[in-house]
Amino acid sequence: MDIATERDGDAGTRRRLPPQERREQIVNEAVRFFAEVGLEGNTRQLAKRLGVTQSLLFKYFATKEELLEAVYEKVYLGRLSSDWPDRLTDRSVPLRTRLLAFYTEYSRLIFEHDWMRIFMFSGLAGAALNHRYLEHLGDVILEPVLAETAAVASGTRQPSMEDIWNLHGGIVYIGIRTHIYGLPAPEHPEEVIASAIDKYLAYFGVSEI
Amino acid sequence: MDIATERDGDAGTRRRLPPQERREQIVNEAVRFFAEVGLEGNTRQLAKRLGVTQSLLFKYFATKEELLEAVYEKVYLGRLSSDWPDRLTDRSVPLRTRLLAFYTEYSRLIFEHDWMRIFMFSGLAGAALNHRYLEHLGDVILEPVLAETAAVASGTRQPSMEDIWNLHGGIVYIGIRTHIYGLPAPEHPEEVIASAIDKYLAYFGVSEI
DNA sequence: ACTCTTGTTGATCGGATGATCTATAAAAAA
DNA sequence: TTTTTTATAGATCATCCGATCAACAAGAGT
Repeated sequence: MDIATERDGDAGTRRRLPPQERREQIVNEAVRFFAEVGLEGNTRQLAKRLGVTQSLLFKYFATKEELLEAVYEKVYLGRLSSDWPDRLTDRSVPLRTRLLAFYTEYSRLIFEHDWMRIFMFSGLAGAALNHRYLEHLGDVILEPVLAETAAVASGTRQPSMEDIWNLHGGIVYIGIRTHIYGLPAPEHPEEVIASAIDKYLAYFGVSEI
Repeated sequence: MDIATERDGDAGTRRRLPPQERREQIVNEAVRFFAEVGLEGNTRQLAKRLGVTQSLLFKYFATKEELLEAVYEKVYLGRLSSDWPDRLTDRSVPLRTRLLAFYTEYSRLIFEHDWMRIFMFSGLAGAALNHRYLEHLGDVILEPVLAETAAVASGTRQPSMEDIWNLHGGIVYIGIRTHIYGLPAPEHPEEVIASAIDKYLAYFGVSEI
C-alpha cells in the first residue's frame, strides 16, 4: 500500500521545475487528458496524472476555463496556418497533385487522437474557436478548391460549395470514425484519400496529365 | 419576483400524472436536454425544465445512468430497424434508385438535432450502444451496398469497403457540420445526396437506365 | 364525505469539484 | 554556509451534484 500509492512520474520526490517548463508539461498532459475524458474532466484527476497536487494547477491557470483555453490554443494553433492557400492555387501544378498534397498533409495533421476528440468536444460545446476554425477553413481551403475546380472543370457540370464539402467530409470522416467512434483505421489512408479525390475530379470531368 | 419564479409548464400547481405518462414526459425532455448540454447535464436543471422536483426523477429512474439508458433507447430505437436490407438488394430496381431511396430516407431520420448530438456524445463517451449501432450499420447497410455495387460495376475498378465508407461519410458529414458544428444546412439536401451517389456510381462505371 | 393509494414535494446527506490560503522545501543568490 | 526567493504541497472552503427519506396531497374507490 505504501509503494503502490506513489506517483506515476517521480515517486514521491518534490520536483521543482522552472515555471515555463511546468506550464508546458501541464498543458501537454491536459491535452491528452481532456481529449480522453472530455472537457468536464476534473482537475484532481489531471493533477494525479501529472504527479502533482491539484492546487498547483491553479498557480499556473487562474481558472479551469483558462487552462482549457491553453489546451485549445495548443491544439488549434499551427493546424491551419501554412502556405496551403498559395499552393492550392498554383496552376502550374495539376489540380489532382495539389489536392493530393493538401489532403495527405492535412490528414496527417488532423487524424490524430487528441485533436480529433478535442475538436469534437469543443464543437459540441459550441466553442467560439471551433466556429472560427471552420470559417477559416472555408475561406482559405474550401473556397479556393471550389474556384480551382471550376477553372478546370469540363462539361456542363459545375461544382458548388456543397460538392467541396462532400469531398472534404468524406475524407474527414475517416478520422471521425476511427478516433471518435473507435472503429479500425484504414490500412492505407493515402490510397483512400487518393480514391476520394479521383472520384471527385472525374465527376467534374477534370482530366489532367 | 413572485410570479416570475413560477414553473414553466403549470404555474405552481402540483399535477399528478399516471406513471407511464410522466415517465414518457421525462424521457422526452431528457432527450432534448442531454442532446443540448451533453450527457453530464445535471438532473436539477432537467427537473427545472420539466417543472418538476429533482427528486421525482429518481422515482422513475433509480440512477441517472438508468435515465440515460432510457434516453439512448428512445433515440436509437427504430432508427435502423427496417426493411432496408431487402430493398437495398432488390436487383429489379436500379442501384441508383435504391441508394437514393435509402439515403433520402436515412438522412431524414438522422439529420435531426437530438439524434446527431446524442450519437456524437455517446460516441465520444465510448458507449456500447454506439459500437453496436455502427456494427449493425456495417452489416446491414454498408456490406450490402458494397456487394450490390460490385455486382454492377464495370471496368477494372472494383469498390472496397473504404469506398462505401467514403460515400457514407460524405453524406453523414452534412448532418455533422450542421448539427454538431452549427454551420448552415444545405438548402436542398436531396440534391446534395443525389450528387454524392452519382459521383460514387460514376466512379465505378455504373450506368443504368 | 371518507379512506386509501401513491405521485409529488421539500429537506437533507455524502461525496465530488473548483478554488483559496498557509506552510514547506528546493533551488538560486549572497 | 547562510539567506532569499518561490515552486509546491496539504488542508480547507463553498458550492454543486446524485441520491435518499419522510411528509404531503391529488385522484380513485367506496
